[in-house]
Amino acid sequence: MKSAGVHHPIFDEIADLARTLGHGHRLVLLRHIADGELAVEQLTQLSGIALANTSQHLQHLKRAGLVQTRRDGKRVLYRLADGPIENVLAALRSLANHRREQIRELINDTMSRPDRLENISREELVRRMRADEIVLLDVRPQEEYAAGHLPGAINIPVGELEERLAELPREKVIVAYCRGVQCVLSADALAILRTRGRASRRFEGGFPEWLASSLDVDGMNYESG
Amino acid sequence: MKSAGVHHPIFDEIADLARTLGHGHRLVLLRHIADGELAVEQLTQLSGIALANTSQHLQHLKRAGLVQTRRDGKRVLYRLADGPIENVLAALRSLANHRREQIRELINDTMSRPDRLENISREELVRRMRADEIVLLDVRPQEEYAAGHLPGAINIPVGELEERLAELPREKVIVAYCRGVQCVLSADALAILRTRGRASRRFEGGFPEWLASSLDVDGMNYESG
DNA sequence: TCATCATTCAATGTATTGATTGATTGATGG
DNA sequence: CCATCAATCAATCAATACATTGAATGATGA
Repeated sequence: MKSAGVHHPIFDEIADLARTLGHGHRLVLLRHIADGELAVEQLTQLSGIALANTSQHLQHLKRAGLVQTRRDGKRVLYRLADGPIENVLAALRSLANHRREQIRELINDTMSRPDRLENISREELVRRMRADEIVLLDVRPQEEYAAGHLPGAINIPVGELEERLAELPREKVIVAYCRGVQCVLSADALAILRTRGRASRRFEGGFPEWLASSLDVDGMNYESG
Repeated sequence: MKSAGVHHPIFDEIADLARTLGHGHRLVLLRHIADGELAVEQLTQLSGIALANTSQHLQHLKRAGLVQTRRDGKRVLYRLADGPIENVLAALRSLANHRREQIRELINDTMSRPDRLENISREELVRRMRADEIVLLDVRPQEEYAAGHLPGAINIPVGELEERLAELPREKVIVAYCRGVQCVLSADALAILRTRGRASRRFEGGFPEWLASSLDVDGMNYESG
């Protein structure tokens, strides 16, 4: 049942508590109980869990000291027990949300890399720039931008992106670029832009690739062509 | 793996997190990791958990997003992940302590007061046993029970009490006894019985006192009048 | 006391989890 | 490249947890 290690038994007690919270049904039941005393059948209705199953989970919670009961006629009413139970639930919820956020960002990162949904080719970039469908965003530091950049690009260093978001037109797709394939600035920029609901893509090659494949850096060749 | 209820999936995510914390070994590992980056083998030494087992629990923690790793030469170093992890641990610890306190108070009550609410005198014991109002519970180990016990007593060692609770009739008051005044077995038993809502008292003298004041140990003298 | 309702218990089958063992991978230094 | 060390993987077995079913309990009101 429990690990018989050399450690303080409090760890096993905490583990028991945590395991009691380790089932969706019990969390749902706790949530409802936290709103006020409820009978078993009400809980089955609120939760959609089968009656006997609900009862068993409730007993589990009771054994763990998380809920208490009293009888009212034929009914047995469940209520939260004393103690910082809601603190634990809140802490867990907060941690779960944090984790959610991180996973979402991870997905954004991985998608933004080789994926053509995230990445935009040089050809498509030129074509759509001509059609005025996109706005080019240079997220490198100001000095690097000043030293040379893609024609038509706006410069907002990635660190300032959050507060200067308003400078980007909402009706166009934003294409971010930075120093090249191994540079993560534009990936970071995408993560920010997407959490703000902006349609955005990445020119993975960055300024170096552009430079390598075109001599017409300052001439805005796609605007005039 | 997960309950497919009608409820918000966040409940299952929280449940997964809680289950990850629901093992003493993982809590011990987390505790050590919280103090700083550690390699797997160091953790096995600190925790006393077998190597492969440690590794598996660490992977579990990693899957759950509670720890992160980096390689340093041959070693893999584990560290706490971002997020309010320590909050959760603190909240759990606090709740466990709260629960502990309550149980301890229960035990203290029974021990500090030779209270007639908790303790039952030999006279009352005999009288109510005759009236069939109570059931006698011997919570000592089986061998000691076999070597002699109070007439009519049921033997359930305190360690087995939780799971064998069903053997005790609900309609009678349970009177637990053990080795005597300085023995805490019956006090522990009372704590268990009362958290389960069983009416229960303690025959503080235990078997020794009974033996000292009666020669009729096996003759069920109070049943025969 | 009997019928009824709400809840719990008991029993069963199935799925998950955890510990252990031995093999495998990955990085290092000779 | 090989031997070595750290860590992980893979496979197995035992233990536990869960859902479901049908029976038992306990309180109520006729």
